[in-house]
Amino acid sequence: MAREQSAWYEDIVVPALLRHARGTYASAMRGALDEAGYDDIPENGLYVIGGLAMGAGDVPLGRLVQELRISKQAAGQLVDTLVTRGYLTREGDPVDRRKLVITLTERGRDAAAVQGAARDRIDTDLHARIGDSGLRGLKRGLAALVEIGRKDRESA
Amino acid sequence: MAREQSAWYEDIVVPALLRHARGTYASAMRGALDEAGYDDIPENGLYVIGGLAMGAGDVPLGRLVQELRISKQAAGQLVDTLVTRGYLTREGDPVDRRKLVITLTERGRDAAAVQGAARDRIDTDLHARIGDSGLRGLKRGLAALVEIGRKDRESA
DNA sequence: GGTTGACAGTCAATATAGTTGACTGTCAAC
DNA sequence: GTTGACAGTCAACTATATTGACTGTCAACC
Repeated sequence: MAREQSAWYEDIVVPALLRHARGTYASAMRGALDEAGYDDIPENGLYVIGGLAMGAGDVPLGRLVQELRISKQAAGQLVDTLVTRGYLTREGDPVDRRKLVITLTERGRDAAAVQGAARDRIDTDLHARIGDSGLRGLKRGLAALVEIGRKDRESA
Repeated sequence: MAREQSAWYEDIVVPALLRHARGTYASAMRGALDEAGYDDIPENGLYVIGGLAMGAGDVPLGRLVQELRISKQAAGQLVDTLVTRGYLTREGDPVDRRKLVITLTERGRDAAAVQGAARDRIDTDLHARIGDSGLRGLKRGLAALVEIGRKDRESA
């Protein structure tokens, strides 16, 4: 299975590929949400809603800070706008009254479904192109990069 | 080679992995640049400088628009600040006087080298973890995603 | 049982990027 | 020559993030 000539992407550095790959998902999700009328979700809101939809349910605000790597003020603001726009509720945690817990509203769950469907469409398309093993390889490579990032952060 | 238990990343959606993987490169490059005194490069500037460094030399402003997927005004502004801060020069193209051509300055090339070294460090680390074939698989998967994005854009 | 330090989040001010809309100058094609 | 498409700029605005200073809550210890 020798390559006759090198593939178009061989000479593109990984971060550039990552950037564009992410763009594929982002614009598919954004497009689907826009069409469905959910056109007021800020960039990072996609990850909040997406994460909340699969995640273990309710989540304290502080986790967003970790996860999104933004300041807690930015996280607070982000949640604020998502609450204002009807995607989330924000309530005090009865156990630890310092904490806030955010939960998807009906509208939030709807949006998450639309977004998930768009993501699935890309995933399916991707699967059709590179198959099971390709998909596993991709995820494994990405996971390795995530681990490198974790390690770097610890040693910093 | 059966998996005894599923890997930690199995249940994470691809876009989230992409986000974090990109973060690994971004913070490594950012950190290296900061240390070397190049601490005034805006986010997208990394791609401009990086791209210019490998690319076929000088590049018209319009390519940035395509490449970065930002408005031409934003591209102009970005180049502006990079020129102001000494990383780029911006000159009129003598052939087509509508066009501007941007070029790395000495400082720009230095920064690109630092950034490239940081990227290489990650690449090497990655290679140590997943090997040649893993790397090829990763790039192939990412390239497939990029192609899906292209296709989507055409049909839109 | 009251102080102390760490933690979770807010408020206010500001900075940074990006957007849109209207415009100028240049080219190419007829 | 006009006409239309293209490359980029100017100006005003919006969205999103940051920093620094603060409040309230918890836990741990004397």
